[in-house]
This record gives sequence, structure tokens and C-alpha cells, in this order.
Amino acid sequence: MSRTSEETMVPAAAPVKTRVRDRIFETASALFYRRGIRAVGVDTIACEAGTNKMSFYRSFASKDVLVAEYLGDQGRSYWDWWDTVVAPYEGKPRKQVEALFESCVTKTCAKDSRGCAIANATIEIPEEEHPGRKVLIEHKSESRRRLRKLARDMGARDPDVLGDALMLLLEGSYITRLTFSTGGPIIAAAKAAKTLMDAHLRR
Amino acid sequence: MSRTSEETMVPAAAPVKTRVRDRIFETASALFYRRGIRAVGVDTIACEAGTNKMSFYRSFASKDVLVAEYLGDQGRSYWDWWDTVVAPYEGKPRKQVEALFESCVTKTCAKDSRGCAIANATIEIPEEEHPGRKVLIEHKSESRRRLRKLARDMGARDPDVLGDALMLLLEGSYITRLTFSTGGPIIAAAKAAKTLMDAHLRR
DNA sequence: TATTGGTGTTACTAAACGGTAACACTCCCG
DNA sequence: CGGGAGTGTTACCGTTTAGTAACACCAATA
Repeated sequence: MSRTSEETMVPAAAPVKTRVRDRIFETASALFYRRGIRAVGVDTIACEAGTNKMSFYRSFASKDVLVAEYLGDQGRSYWDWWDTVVAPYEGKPRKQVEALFESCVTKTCAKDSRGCAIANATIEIPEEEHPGRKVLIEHKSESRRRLRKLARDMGARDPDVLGDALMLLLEGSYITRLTFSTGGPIIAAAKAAKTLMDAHLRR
Repeated sequence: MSRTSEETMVPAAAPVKTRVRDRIFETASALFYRRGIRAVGVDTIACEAGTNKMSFYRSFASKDVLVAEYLGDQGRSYWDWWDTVVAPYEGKPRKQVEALFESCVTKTCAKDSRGCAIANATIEIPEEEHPGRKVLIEHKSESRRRLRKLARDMGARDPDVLGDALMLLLEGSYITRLTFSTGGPIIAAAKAAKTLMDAHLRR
């Protein structure tokens, strides 16, 4: 809120300054994703971001809050990706799902991928009270909602079942990535999705 | 090895003694599954097992070794379950897969389920050197092998793709359990498996 | 020029982490 | 009866955990 005074408009505003807070956040995000949330300490984050723990706690109330924010951010990126992939096939839900699966496979098979950050957090955060917990539940619920809607829009006979099945394939793809790096069962994901849609659209 | 001397056969052998080591192992297994591996310390395990840290280290060389043993044990239980479910349908691979999925859904939707212990460890243990890592890779590879074989045995047109797709459904079922407790997308798992098999067996 | 907000730095807390040394005890087996 | 294996107990080690207090500094802003 206390950004700049409202009367004096500074023309050269929006400076490129690499805010400490942002550096910490980006560093933390990378570390959480790569090594896991529980495996990364506040000290490590601060140090890796080129600052110290004190500056960390001036930007974030606690580690748990940071984690929640990290998950929220990952979620936003995810929907950005989703919307971008889906955009070229507006009004063609089946093609949209196909595009999603193809892009998902490519992305998830990339060298540094560790699957879905939020799915991973699902396992690392069992505590109901953790501030990140509701973020992650909301995200996966939205994912389910969207897939079911896509299934409905394409005229599937049993849209909820198809939507849920697609979600299982997606989530399965993410987690098996952590075991089979590349060449795992994920290679069947896109084909399986097509087969499932074919079956639900037959006649 | 140094169980009982070989010459003197004790008739009242096989005592019900609750070996400390066993108590520790069972306690640890329960805690690892419920709260996560990284979230549970050696001290907590020993204390919860009614003993102390020193006795822990007299039974296990390190926590990592315990974890590896835990995963190995979970793996063995898993194949026990698998073989039992599959047994009544010997020679009918399609029925075997159906039985597996139905039992899996039931088991995974149970009150205290936290999905697959080994799949969860997949996320908690990214370190290549961790002794539990190879155990978990071997387990999931075997899972893939079995599903592909089942697909081949049932005469699927593209058995590897079908097997892998079934695995994605299974793994997806396990992990989504951690977000949607009950009534999640897992409710579509068995139907999706059938649909996939139908499609691969058509003609 | 005086103030102030953002930052760096050092030192600290209390607890938990994985792991070990040393000693006392009990109970079973030869 | 004597010995050894298994266990309980207490006190440690050094490191890391999340989180805080106090002080110094610099740059921009009023």
C-alpha cells in the first residue's frame, strides 16, 4: 500500500530493481521444486538468494506462509500454461484435451522436470492446518472441474467419468515422472486420453 | 542366523516375544505412512515404540537404512495383495486387471489410506544415493512389467501402451487420494480401465 | 539536511535432527 | 553359577531447524 505518494507522479517509476523479496521467492520456488519443500530450510533459501535469514523474515511471516505463496504462484503459472495451450482450439474441446496432453507430456519429460509441484506438495503436506493445504486442494479441484467441463463440452456420454479418468492419467503422468525420469509409462498418456475420448464419443 | 542352537530342539519355540526391533519397525512404518518419511524423526519413532534412540540404533544402522527396509516391506505387502486379488482369475488376465482395480479403489478409499507408500516416497526421496531409492525404482518397474504382461496376455493390440495406461490410472488413483480423500476422481478408475481394455481388445 | 524504509550483519534462542559412549540391569542358556 | 545377549538409561556430540533482537548502513525522499 505505501508504494509512492499519490500527488507526485514519478515518471521513471517501475524500476528494474531486483527486490530482495523477489529473489528469495524465486530461489525458494526453485529449491522447493527441485529438492522438496521439507528438505529445504529457511537458512538455505536466504543464503542461496544472496541474503540472510533476517531479510527472509522481513519479507515472509513464516516458512509455511512462503510455501503457501509458492503453491499459489505455481497454480497461477499452471493455468497460464493451460490457457495458452488451449487457446488455439477454442470451441473444440476434444482438440483442447489432446493439446493439453501432448504439451503436458513434453513439459513433464523435459530434463529438469520433477512433475507437478502441487501434486508433490500434496504428499509433503498432510497437515490439515498448513496454509498451503487449502491452496493445493483448490488447485486440484479446479483441475478436476475443468476436465469434467471439457468432457461435457465435447459431448461425452458420461462426462464426469471421462473427466475424472483424464485427471487420473494426468496425475499419474506427473508422479511416475519421479521414478522413470524419461521413457516411463507417461509415453502412453496422450494415446490413452485419445482412446478414452473415442470410447466416450462413439456413436 | 543365531536363532536357536540346532541340536537342542526347543518344543515351545516360536515365542510371542515382541522384539524391540519389530516394535520399532512397525511403529516407524505406521508413522512414515501417516505423516511422511521426512516428517518423522528417529527420536519420535523410538519413543512411540516405547523405547529409546539407543535401542533404535542397536537395531538399525541408520534412519536411511530403516527407510529402505520400510519400502522393501511395503513392496512385499503390495505383491502379496496383488497375488491374492489376482489368484481367483488365473488365466483370465482381463478379469485379473478388473479385480485389481476394484480392490485398489476399495483399499485406497478406506478411511486411513494415504495412497501408495512407495509412490509417496518417490516424492520425498529425490536423492539418487538414498538406499531407499533403488528399492522404490525396482518396485515401480515391477509394477509396470506386470501390467504390460497382463495386457499382453489378454491379447491387447498394443500391450505396452495399454499396460502403461493402466499404470497411469493406478498411480493417479493413489496420489489423488491425498487431495480428495473420498469421492475424488478415483471413482472413475475401474470404469476407465475397462474402457481402455475394451478399446484395445475390440475386433 | 533530516528522516525513513530497505537491507546487511552478528548474535542469539529453544528445540529437533541423526548418531554415539558408557554403564547398569535382567534373563536365558550352557 | 557364570556369561553373554538384549535392553533401558543418561548424557553427550555437532548440526540444523524456525524464528528474533539489536545495531549499522545506505539511498531516496521530503
